[in-house]
Amino acid sequence: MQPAFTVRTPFANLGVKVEQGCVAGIQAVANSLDLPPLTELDKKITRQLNQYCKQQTDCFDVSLKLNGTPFQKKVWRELRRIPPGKVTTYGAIAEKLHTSPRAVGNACRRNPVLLMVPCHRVVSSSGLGGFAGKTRGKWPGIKRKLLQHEGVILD
DNA sequence: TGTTTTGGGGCTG
DNA sequence: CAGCCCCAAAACA
Repeated sequence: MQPAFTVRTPFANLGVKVEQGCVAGIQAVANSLDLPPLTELDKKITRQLNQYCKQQTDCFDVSLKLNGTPFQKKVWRELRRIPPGKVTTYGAIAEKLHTSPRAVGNACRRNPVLLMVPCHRVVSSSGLGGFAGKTRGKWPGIKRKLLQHEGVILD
């Protein structure tokens, strides 16, 4: 089955199947595509992603070595403190870091690990906000589904 | 609904 | 280094 979209991680490309308004399952694209065999770390990530889909909670205990500017790392570190089921705004993050909402969105846009750095839990003050670098198209819809999966009530 | 301000990154020279 | 453009925002009229 073709995954609805691909989650980018430092370790592997993982397909995520989205159906009926929630994230229903994860499958490693490696099974169906020409990708190298999964390493132990890949399998661990896959297990944790599966667990996220079942339990709607974060189980990501891998240490991420993210490439980014010092500012981006500060923003990403702040994002990882947002628990599942909670959302915050670009403005609130900006206030904590003494910067501007615009700059926070810029750093979110460059987040390489969706889900593990939960940028989907940051919304605009006047709506959903963008996701995966896009403000239109399917990605904002996926953001919405991830939030619904975590039990967030959206207007 | 517009328009204006905004901070950081990436690019060019 | 400076100048310029791009943005997943926000405030305001």
